Amino acid sequence: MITIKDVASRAKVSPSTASRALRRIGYISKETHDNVFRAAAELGYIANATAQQLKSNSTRTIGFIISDSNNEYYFSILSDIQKMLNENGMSMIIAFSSENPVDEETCFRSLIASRVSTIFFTPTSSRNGAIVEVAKKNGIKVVQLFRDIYEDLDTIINDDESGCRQATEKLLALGCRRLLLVDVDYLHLDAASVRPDRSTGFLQALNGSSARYRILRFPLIDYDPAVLAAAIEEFSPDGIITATNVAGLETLSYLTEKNCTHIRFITFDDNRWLEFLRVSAIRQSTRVLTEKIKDEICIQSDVPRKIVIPQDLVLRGNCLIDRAVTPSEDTDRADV
Amino acid sequence: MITIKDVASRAKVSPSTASRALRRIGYISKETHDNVFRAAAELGYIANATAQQLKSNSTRTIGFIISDSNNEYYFSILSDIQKMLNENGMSMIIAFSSENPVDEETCFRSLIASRVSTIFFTPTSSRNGAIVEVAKKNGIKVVQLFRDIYEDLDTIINDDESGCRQATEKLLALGCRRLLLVDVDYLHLDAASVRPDRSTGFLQALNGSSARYRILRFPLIDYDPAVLAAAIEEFSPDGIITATNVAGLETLSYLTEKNCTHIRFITFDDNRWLEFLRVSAIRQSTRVLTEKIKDEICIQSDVPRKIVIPQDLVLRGNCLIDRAVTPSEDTDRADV
DNA sequence: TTGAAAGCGCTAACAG
DNA sequence: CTGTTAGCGCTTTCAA
Repeated sequence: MITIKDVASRAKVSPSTASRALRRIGYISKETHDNVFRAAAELGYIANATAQQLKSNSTRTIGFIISDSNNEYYFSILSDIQKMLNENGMSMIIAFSSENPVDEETCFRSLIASRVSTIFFTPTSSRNGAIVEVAKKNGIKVVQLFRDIYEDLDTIINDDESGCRQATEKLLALGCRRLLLVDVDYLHLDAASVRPDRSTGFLQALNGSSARYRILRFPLIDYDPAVLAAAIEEFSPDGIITATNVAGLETLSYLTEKNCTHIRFITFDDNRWLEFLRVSAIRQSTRVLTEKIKDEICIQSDVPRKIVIPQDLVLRGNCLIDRAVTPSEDTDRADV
Repeated sequence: MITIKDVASRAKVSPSTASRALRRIGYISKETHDNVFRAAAELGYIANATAQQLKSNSTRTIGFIISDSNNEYYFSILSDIQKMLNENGMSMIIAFSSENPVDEETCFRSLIASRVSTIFFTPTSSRNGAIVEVAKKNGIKVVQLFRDIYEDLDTIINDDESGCRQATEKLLALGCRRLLLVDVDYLHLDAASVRPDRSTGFLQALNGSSARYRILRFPLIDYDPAVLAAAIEEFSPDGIITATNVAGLETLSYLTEKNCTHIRFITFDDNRWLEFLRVSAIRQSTRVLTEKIKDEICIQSDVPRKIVIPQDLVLRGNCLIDRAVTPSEDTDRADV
């Protein structure tokens, strides 16, 4: 371990002078400056951030709790966020709650112990209010992502409700008469209390239409694909919307296996594989999300801020999954 | 900020007693123990890890530098690693080098400043030896992942060479006579000096065969799909192996667009989308990787350890990309 | 069984 | 322009 004392003694100055020189603070003679920098370089000195943090009582680090490590979407946003943090001299600690309030609390404890400046988390239940309070007591800002569960917290969500409404409207416009929404079944959360709620958008779009519909609540993890298959077989929809990438993949698997190429399909969480497959999808804006996260880190406000990020519906092949049958060429895109 | 002093004064004991009580170290009377714990709970006290680290001069944190945030493979291993760390009371800081030595050095500096116990990184060039040395000087262990560039470092790699040899052998066995390997073109690294080297395995398998072959070096980022298309058109292979997920997707896009369903195809980095697409792929073992990473964190050795993780070749549909034409049923798998 | 004091590495305030 | 001193929150002697 190389400390500033080592640098100071090699440069024959006091530690505080060395510190000031290295951080270019205050007046330092050219000669001292050079000596200090030479000494630091020779020794390979890098300031101990731990000590700096203890002194300044502030870390340039945020905590990020991912609820579902199976969901590619979470990872896809990570590198943009990291890049933004880097540009602002910050770093990020990542933790995983595995959709489970107990692990979530553990994550909180560890991030609070690290005295991160802000904790971003996707709530897995509504009963971890206590640890959120502890975080606040310890001077940590807490922001909930993607699910608006705790009223008094700053919140960033994607506009899944509107996304789902648009998807539904599109399927109706394409002539679908029997729509199935594969929405999320939260393990520790009452779906009806979660905002945004895709089902709400779904029902809004269906309002006034004579189309039949059905909503299946499907778990994020440890799900049974047979349940999904049974629902499709029983209801025999002509249009399906899935709320996540994973449910989307399961649905696609079923549809292609059964060669159900007449069923129209839209899924949430666009990615490059869906693009390749020419599957229509709802695309979140990583750029806007990253911006909003940056705002949350920087801005302080007294009242909880509720931020809603609009989404794109990316239409491909008229929402038919015809890639499984034959390639086609047309692609268009509806900007929201 | 709630400190141990707050807890101590509320429990009417000294800070050192509170500290011992909370950590269950030494002799503490039942009464004191209860008082301290009650005070801590009431205040929502969580020990400041920053201060603990400064005192103990050791962090329970590792650093992880991801070289290519476009590569899903890196993310897919993250949650397993995180889970393992959690079970051992550790955490992880993630950084991104973007396949670029300058960013890589920045990542190193930041992780060294945080005094992580170990830095895992995928080298982007061979000329960052200096900062690696600085890390070591500061008591940090450095492990290179997936590319064996620095001789004197502990190393964990996937056995891409063997994986590529097997893939090649399989394609030859299936009757391919013109094989194209889309290998990686490293921006800041001489491909010939990178181990493992897929091309080596490729050539070994071809040795003695009369099949024609060609190797294309394709960049990981900022690549031009047209180059790939041109190579395929010019050489007109009947079998293709791609070294990464991203190159695989580009190749698949081209092949399906041109309806080249007679070309056999195997790609590195298996995932659920490839499984759905019934594309044959080489699958790395996340479980073994996580184990080895754990070993690296725990074990100290004097000589550099070089660890090679075997891979699976997962065969689907005889390496034909027939999902683009019609679903088929047979799947088998060759364990290595 | 508990408390007082020192110190981890760094920096801010103050003195020179 | 530079050095001395104190202290961030915690733990660890060493005494009591």
